[in-house]
Amino acid sequence: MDTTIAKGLRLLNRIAHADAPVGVTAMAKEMGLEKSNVHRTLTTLMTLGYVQKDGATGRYGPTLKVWELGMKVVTRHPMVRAARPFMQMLHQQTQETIHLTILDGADCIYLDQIRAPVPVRSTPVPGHRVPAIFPASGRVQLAFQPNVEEIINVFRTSHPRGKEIKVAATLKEFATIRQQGVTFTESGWSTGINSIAGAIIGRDGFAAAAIAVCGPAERLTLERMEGLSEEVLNACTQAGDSLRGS
Amino acid sequence: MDTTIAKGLRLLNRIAHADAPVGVTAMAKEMGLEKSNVHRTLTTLMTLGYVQKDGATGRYGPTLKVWELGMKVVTRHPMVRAARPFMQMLHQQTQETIHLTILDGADCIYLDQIRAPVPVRSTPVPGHRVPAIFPASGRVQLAFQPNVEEIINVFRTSHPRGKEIKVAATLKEFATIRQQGVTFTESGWSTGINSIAGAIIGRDGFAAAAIAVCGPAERLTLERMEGLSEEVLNACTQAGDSLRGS
DNA sequence: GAACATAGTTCCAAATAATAGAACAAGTTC
DNA sequence: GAACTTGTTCTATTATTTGGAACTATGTTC
Repeated sequence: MDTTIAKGLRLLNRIAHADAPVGVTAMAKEMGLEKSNVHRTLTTLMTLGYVQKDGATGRYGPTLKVWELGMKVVTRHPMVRAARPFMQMLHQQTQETIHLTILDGADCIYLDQIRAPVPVRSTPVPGHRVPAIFPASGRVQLAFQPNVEEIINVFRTSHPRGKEIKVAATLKEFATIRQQGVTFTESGWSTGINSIAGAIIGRDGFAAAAIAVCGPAERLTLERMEGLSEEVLNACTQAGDSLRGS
Repeated sequence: MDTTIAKGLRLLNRIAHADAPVGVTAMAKEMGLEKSNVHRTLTTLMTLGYVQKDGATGRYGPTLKVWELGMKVVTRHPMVRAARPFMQMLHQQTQETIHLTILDGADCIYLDQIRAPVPVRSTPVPGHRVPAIFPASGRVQLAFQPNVEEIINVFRTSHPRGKEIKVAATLKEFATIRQQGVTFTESGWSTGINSIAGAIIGRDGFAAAAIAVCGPAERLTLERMEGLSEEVLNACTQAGDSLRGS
């Protein structure tokens, strides 16, 4: 195990997650390293172009190189490539915000989005993680997952609001979702925001991702969402075909 | 200089830039390292969660963790935060694709975008780099830069099409741009795509970023772009105020 | 404005982790 | 099934990272 790399990436992570540039001493204390060690490592990251030093304060912050690297990964991601055209279609039909999410353990990661001209407040941005049980796009994926109960339990033990989840009722609801192919939530993750989501099925027959239409409750009523079921299902099956075909 | 970190990040870069997972031997050869070295480093990156191994082929590819890290950087970026509301406004007014770009040396990086419901083909995606001299959003920033001539020369020597650039004419054009605050291009970077861009001026009085409206020539005619000058200027000054105010 | 903190930087001997290269295992190809 | 190629493991040697103290710069307090 290459501990030096671990240390370097840990520092880079720390810096990227900070809201403001961080000083050497603060980081050294926080991560249990020597000041000199942190300093040298930061200098390395700086010459490599991943970190920059704020001239005035002498503190360190991330550069866009980190982000550029990340964007390379996501634009090449097969799911993003497969889903994008069909997300675009849905957006054209609905004029609402469209999300693409994938499951990572018990979390749901927002992979890509097309924002509505008049967007919803506090919309999740690409890169965000939320517990998969809350939003429609997470639930629809869980419904098409082999080890659902296990994931539900992860969630029940790890999340503060986990105990509210009723296992039996949830499993029953998931069965319904599997039949319909889509699911709705009213104020699922953010209050006042409604959402309808469908699952993109991968080669293995399980959910590989989800596409969701998302908007304020006033505009995206339950009625309207029901009307959109077919469009969402369509987008998902086509994205799935495109994914499996490639 | 912490060479181990450099090696690790070089490998991560290599993997992230690849279109398909890469094998140990190929990388070792390409980067002048021993196979065993590459293997151990990859194993490290894997336990850290930045790299994953394709079960079938045994080759290595990047994980979304790299991307998540990058997204943290850009969503916290002061320019993105400052510009987004005004980009949204412009999008609402025009229904076209809106770009936010910043300058990095002689390059122009696409930082953020809002896609039109009916998008242009081959639109640059966030994370892309293009030579700043071609697109409107690059030119408008160059016009408000202290060391323009230097950058033009970098470009003339480094880019295959660099010799086409006439220095005197370009400088004169930049003077005009400085007066008008915006600039248009017809087929500037991609043929058939027109664009109008304005500069966001930073604390130092130079361009810190640019906002551009971008669309197919049929839809975004020169006439229409001229009509949009004021809106674009407005968005830029407001974004600038918001940036400097924070 | 002098003394005191606090943060960032430099240096070097000691400790430790990374390296090269060979050997082995597991597939592929012919 | 023999000859390649590719991925993986192992270990003595090598070279790099480490810790700690000393130094500098900056700014804070009285």
